[in-house]
Amino acid sequence: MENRKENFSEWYNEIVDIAGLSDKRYPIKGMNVWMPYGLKAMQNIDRIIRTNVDSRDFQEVSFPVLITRDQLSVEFEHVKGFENEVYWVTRGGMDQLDVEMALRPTSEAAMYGMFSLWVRSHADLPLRIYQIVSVYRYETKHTRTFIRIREIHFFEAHTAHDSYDDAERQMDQYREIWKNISHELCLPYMIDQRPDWDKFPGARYTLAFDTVLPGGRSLQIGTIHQYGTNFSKNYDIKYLKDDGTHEYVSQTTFGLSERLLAAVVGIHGDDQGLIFPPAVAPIQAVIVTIPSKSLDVVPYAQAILDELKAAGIRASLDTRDNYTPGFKYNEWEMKGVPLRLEIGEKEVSGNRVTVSARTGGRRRQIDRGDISRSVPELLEEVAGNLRARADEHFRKLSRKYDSIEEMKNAQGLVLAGWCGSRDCSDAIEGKLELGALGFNHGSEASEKCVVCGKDGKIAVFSRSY
RNA sequence: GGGGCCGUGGGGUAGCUUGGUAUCCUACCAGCUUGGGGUGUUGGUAACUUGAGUUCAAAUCUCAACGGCCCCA
Repeated sequence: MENRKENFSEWYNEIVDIAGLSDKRYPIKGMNVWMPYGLKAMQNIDRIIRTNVDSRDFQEVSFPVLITRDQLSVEFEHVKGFENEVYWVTRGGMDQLDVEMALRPTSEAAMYGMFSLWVRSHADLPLRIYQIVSVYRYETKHTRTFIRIREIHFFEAHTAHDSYDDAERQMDQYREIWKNISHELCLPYMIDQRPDWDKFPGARYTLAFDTVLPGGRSLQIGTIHQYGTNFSKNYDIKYLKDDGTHEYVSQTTFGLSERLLAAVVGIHGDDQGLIFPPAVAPIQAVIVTIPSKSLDVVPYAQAILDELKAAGIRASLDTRDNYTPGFKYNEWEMKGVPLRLEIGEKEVSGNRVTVSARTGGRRRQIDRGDISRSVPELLEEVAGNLRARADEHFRKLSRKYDSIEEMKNAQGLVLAGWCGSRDCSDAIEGKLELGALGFNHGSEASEKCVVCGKDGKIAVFSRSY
């Protein structure tokens, strides 16, 4: 196992492979195979997302993967923003297609023509829908599993509102939803408003959720966009007001992706391998039996497995007899299972189990009768430990600096005063190879720009993925 | 976009300079052994990216394609 801190990039590739998350040997660059264990983890993340948006009146939909050239040909900066990374379908069988079709790089162009049919009057608003689908982007840069890929497992929520103010309230709600999701994933983050030149193409503004991986590079793990009427004017999405006139809707979107899994892997893992937050873990508790010559411990272990499952725990029993217990301990630790229950002769005769938490600490003895009460508590404890560790790490890697000089050897998310001009961010990028993530959301205090000295605010700079 | 390096069993590698039987680790399969922190042992399966060229003979030399990695814009 590679050392996570010293060589994060290699550690990451290795753990993705040996933990069975994804197989990158598929012959197309940037298109990897989801392996069962990795897919389970991603589906658990998806479920957390669904639960959070379903409870706020979002409806799940599924749009076609293909978009016609016409849908994309709307003369609009949104389309320009993606034109270099669109895959095109140009033939059907042997026939050249009259109308070429694109694989969606995101679904605005697919959805908004339908929105203009669906939205008739203010009674149809607000409209809140989402889908979890694959989107396709022809990335020319170095691809990385779950981080930069060409087929992206993508969550996208789209809303339409009868006023800009209502769309702004939606933006606030997104931040609430995201707070819940990130809590479950035990991920620390900050919110940054992307500079105009780096916002989502077509948006009025973009707020991004940024975190930082152990290598010191930042990772954008979510974005919310305020479109205002930029899209509705181009896709003709209007509603009838009660005074009889028509008005363009204001729109927002919220995007998340498999980068969430990348963040979970990168931020929580250690030199032993993965550590899954309990909410994400495909297996929350694994029971390892220690064979004994004098009695068969499996029936006892099996009964406990059944009890855990009945209590709603994702539990698993490992009775393989061609591996030693020590080997299994290491293997399940590598796979990031939060809790391990050891059951051998001593546990059976003592009517208890031995429990070991992936986040460390002494092994504990739990009475048989307390298991279905204790295990959920211990899982919550693991989640708490992960949050505390991740938060501490995040604090260390998100420091404020007062001058270019100080920023020279800075790691992670670099906070510094900035006037907002492109010239000054280009200067920082040129000297320090740190790109501007934008003004830090919620840091309103005025601060002098570290480049030109003019009035500005706290902004965030980093090397990013 | 420009430049450089590299493609050897499932994964990681040696061999390439000087052309001739392909090395080791790991994983995998079968057996025995072992079992409270990566057991040991015996046997086995399994590879030179693709195409063209040079040659009696190519993993090795040449060219191209495809794929991977790194640096610079």
